[in-house]
Amino acid sequence: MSSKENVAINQLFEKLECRYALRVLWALKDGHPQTFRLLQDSVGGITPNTLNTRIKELREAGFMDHGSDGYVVTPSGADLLKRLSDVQAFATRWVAGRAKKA
Amino acid sequence: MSSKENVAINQLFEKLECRYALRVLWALKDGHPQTFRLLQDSVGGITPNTLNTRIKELREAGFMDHGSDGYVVTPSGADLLKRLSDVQAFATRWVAGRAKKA
DNA sequence: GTTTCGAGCTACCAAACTTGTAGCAAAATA
DNA sequence: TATTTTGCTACAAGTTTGGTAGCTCGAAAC
Repeated sequence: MSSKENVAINQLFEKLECRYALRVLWALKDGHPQTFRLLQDSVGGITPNTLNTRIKELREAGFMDHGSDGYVVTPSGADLLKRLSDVQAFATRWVAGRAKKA
Repeated sequence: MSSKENVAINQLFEKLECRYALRVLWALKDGHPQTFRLLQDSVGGITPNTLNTRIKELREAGFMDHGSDGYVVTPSGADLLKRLSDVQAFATRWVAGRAKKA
């Protein structure tokens, strides 16, 4: 049952499901370089300690890097974000749906 | 900058990036009902406390539920999983890529 | 009908992580 | 040179997770 594919997705999710990880990555989605403090603001509420830890992990994973103008996604990170793009529409409808119930 | 879409995706990611959340959901991907302990094994290493917390959150979010045969994804959860399916191929290649470097 | 079994779940404490605030060193800017 | 900005660290306090144990409850088995 734990095929090669399952191991792979588990390892990936292990990285992505660290608190703030997805949001940090998503903040770089448009491709514009971001400064440390801009990232902090984008993610909203993350402390510099934690942001720094996430950045280290995401860089180690090969999803983002620090260029001359700030933090950017790597090609690999961009690929991942592209594959996540379908989730955007889901999120919008999901939030709308739960707003009704509340 | 913080449009309606960005707020939505941030709220969704907030749920998904809790540790184990994605893996619990993914374990239900094939649609077969799973028992509490099967989930524990699938996710690998999660303690009952944490699993229980995650289940509560994921049920509250409307992604999974507890039917007569065990835990299953809701239609909403199935939709989300379908949108995440592109990530599977990415994960496989990502793991293969980092195996080379190590 | 009572023992057995597995299912879902809770208690407890220790370890790990995150938060909040302050502030530093280096590079860019003026 | 003085000021600002940027990336980042320190430290204490709070929150979350891990590990182990075991409870409750319903369905079989006896």
